[in-house]
Formats: sequence, structure tokens, C-alpha cells
Amino acid sequence: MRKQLRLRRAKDFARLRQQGQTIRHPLMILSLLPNDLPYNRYGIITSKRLGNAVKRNRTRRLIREAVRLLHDGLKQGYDVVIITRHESVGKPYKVIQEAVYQLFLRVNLVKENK
RNA sequence: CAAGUUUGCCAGGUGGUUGCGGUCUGCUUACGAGCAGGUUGAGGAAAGUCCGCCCUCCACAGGGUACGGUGCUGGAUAACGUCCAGGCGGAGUGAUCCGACGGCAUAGUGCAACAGAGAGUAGAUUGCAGUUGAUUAUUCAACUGUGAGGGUGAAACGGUGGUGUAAGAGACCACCAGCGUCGGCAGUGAUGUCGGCGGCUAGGCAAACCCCACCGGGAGCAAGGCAAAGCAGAUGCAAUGAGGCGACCCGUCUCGCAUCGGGUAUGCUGCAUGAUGCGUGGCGUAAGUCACGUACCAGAUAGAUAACCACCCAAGACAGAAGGCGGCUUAUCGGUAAACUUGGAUA
RNA sequence: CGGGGUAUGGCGCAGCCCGGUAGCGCGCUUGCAUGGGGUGCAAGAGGCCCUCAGUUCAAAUCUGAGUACCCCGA
Repeated sequence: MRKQLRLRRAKDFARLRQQGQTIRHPLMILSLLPNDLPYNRYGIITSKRLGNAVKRNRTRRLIREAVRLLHDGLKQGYDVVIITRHESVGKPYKVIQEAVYQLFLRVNLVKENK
């Protein structure tokens, strides 16, 4: 995922937390807000409660891969933050990908024809 | 062959497709960046943050006290609580391993619940023995001697055998253990060993205060430096003051400082050529060190190693750099090399 | 990334510096008092002192290693 598509400022995370629309899933939580840009930006939060650094990195990489592959099929112009929950640690890639896709479907971000 | 000890090394591999961080070259450019190709991209513990150091700021890092740390000897090192070699003590048949291992005979202070007669310049309940008196056919009482036996405790002031005695005791003797002191020899030293003399016995705890020797100024890369952006002041104290200084005093420097409130939290740098890795040789028992040659080997900043497929095998554990380095400690599926020990078998 | 702190009955805390007896408040149980409840009075139960080693005769306390939680720093 290119640097341009990443959510990087602490301000942006705070804004999503204050004003964003939030959707829950057993494996993760998704937060959404329009950003007035022609493209989406994504942020992934892996809390220290998930485990050690290896577990956090592994979980974040799987989610990032899922988002990367789904990116072209999404409506653009939103900031998206995905917060991982404890249950998502150790899950295989297929499960993570399906969870991310379901979340995008529920917030109506997937383009109709895809 | 089996069991074991020590010291090292490795930490899934190969190929394909799609992706990510750094860097180099070329091209494009709206100067924000983009595209193409090459190259490179986590560990033995990257971890815990338990020590040490480099580095940075605090004054140029000063003096004393306090406080803290280390603690057999010699060496290695930038330094260490680390490492190497040796000594002593302990464990093991052995290779080997373990040890906060200075000093309660260098001074002083303190502690030991309960039990027990007595717990520190020991003590006398029971016991043993003698004398006297009562009673009488074996007991009782008083006084004196005694510390061997029983008993308590984590711990009770040498052990064994004898002499001796009313009963006993280092009271005396022999041997053994242990202590002090003087001297010889070996060793740089810790220490070992041999001999003489002394008094016959000196208890434990210093990860109790403490004494001795040595070491330590404080804080930390969110340190610190440069640039940019932004905001709003108020109150209190004050030159016999306040701060640097966050243990205290001296000394020294600066002129403001504290509290509440408000603003910012971006970019560059520090930041990777170093006590660096590898190879060869010299010196050293070794830890190491010196010389020469050679290599450049992660550098992110919401934080780069991933996803999918195929094949192979012994079926993949613990685990992810965040300024750097030397150690220690903790986690860990396994594989492998060398040396050595013990037992068995064969020649 | 760096610095600091805490862990003791169900809950909130003492005790640790200077080692031998674990204590306080609330809560809980039982009894009394009341027609019943609350309040009150009396009695009682409940803790291998976060875990594992070491020092010591003896460790909640001293020392080392680990675990969990909390706070602070541009």
C-alpha cells in the first residue's frame, strides 16, 4: 500500500474517533468518515492487548493485504480505520479477508458492479 | 554401541505471480511527485531493561559529607556486577559443574520467637557423690562438691581412649580435629607445605547496623541542535531572593522563577564507517591483542519482509531493529561438529 | 522508545525501612432485640501476603529472576 493511501496524522485518527461512523464485527471494528479527497486513506490499529510484536505485525499485515486487494473495488473519498480485536489474532488470511469484505459491504462502500 | 559433560555453528529451502521500505541510474514533471530498471532489506536472543560504556545536555563536571554499588587472587577490556586463568570450599565414579568467597580473633553496636535450668564475660531442673540430721532397714531434708549422663532447641563452649577421684571435669596424658603466633621453602599473588612455640577451645547472623578496600556528579536520542507554524495572558514570590543543583554543604555561574491558563506537536538533523565484520600471520595457557589485506552489510516514523500457488525434507520453536556497542538474564521445535568422561562388547 | 510505581481476606488499605504475633474499615454468616424490615448489640468465619529461586534456625518483610496492572515524559 502506497504512502499516499495511508492514514498518518494523529489528528486524523482523533477526528475519526470523534465523528466517524462505527461498525462492529466479531474480529474487528471499522470506523468511516468522508475526507474531501479523490482517494481513500486507511489506518489499522493493533493494540498492545493483542500480544507481542510478532502477533501484532502479523495481524496488521494480513488486514493490509486484504484492504490492498479490495481497494480498486471501493468507492473513493473516505478515511477508514480498522481496529483489531483480540479474536483476530492467529486467524488465517481467508478469514481475515472475508471479515474485511463484510465490513465494507455493511457500510455500502463496495461498488455495485464489482 | 549406550549414557553423559563441555565448547561452537545453523535457525526451513527452491521456483513462480502480485505487493512494501531504503538506495542508485535514467526519463517525465503541475516541483507535491510519478514511471522504468538494478540493488538491498530483522535476531540468537532484535526481548527483559538488570549492569557497563560511547554520545548529548546540564558550568569547564570542581571539593567535601551523605547515599548507592562491587567484594578470594592475577590478568583481559573503552568499561562492567562480564570474560579468561588460578586458589579455596562444596557436589559427582568421572569428564565437569556450583559458590554475593573481605572482616563477628581489626574496633564497636545489635538480633535469636517458641521450647528449655541455661542463648553469651554461660547455666544447675533432674542426676552423681560426700558430710550432718531425722527415720529405720531404705528413704527424706539441709549444706557442700561436680558438670560426665538424660532432657529442650536451628544452635548448649572440642572428639576418642586412658590416668585420676568420694563423684567428676583438659585437672593431667596420648592421638586426631581446629585456633593463634614465629620462621623456612614454592608462587607476582590468593594460597599451599614443613618445622618450632603457645594456650587448651575460641559459637551463629554482616543478602543486621557497621569497619576496610575500590568505584560512582545528574539526567537521558521523547537527550540535544536547526528551520517553520501558532497563541492570551493572569496570579504569586524575589536581590538578605530565585534558579542551574532533583540528597545536603561549600564553591561557582545566570537573572528571573513558580502556579494556573492558552498555543504547537510538522520537516531536516542526531542516524549508522563502527571499541565493525571476515581472512591470514605474530604474541599470549586463555580471555584477548597487534599488523596486513578485504568488505560496506536494515534505517522505518501509524512505523517497511507480506499474500497466493507448486515441490522437497528432519515438517519449521521462541520470537520483529527504532541512536549505537560490550555483557548478563529470561523464552526456545529441533539439527549438527569437535574434544573429553563412564560403562559394555569385540580385536 | 525511555523513566517510575503497585500487587496482603469479597472490596479499599496498614504492617515491610529495623526478619519471629498478619491487623483496620466496609461487606458476609449466626444469635439477640422488633409484629416485620432498617438501625443497634454480641459472637464467628474467611488470607499458601502475585509467582519461582537464594540468604537465614526462621522471609509478607532482605536479595535475585519473572508475571500482571497503573502513571509520567516531545
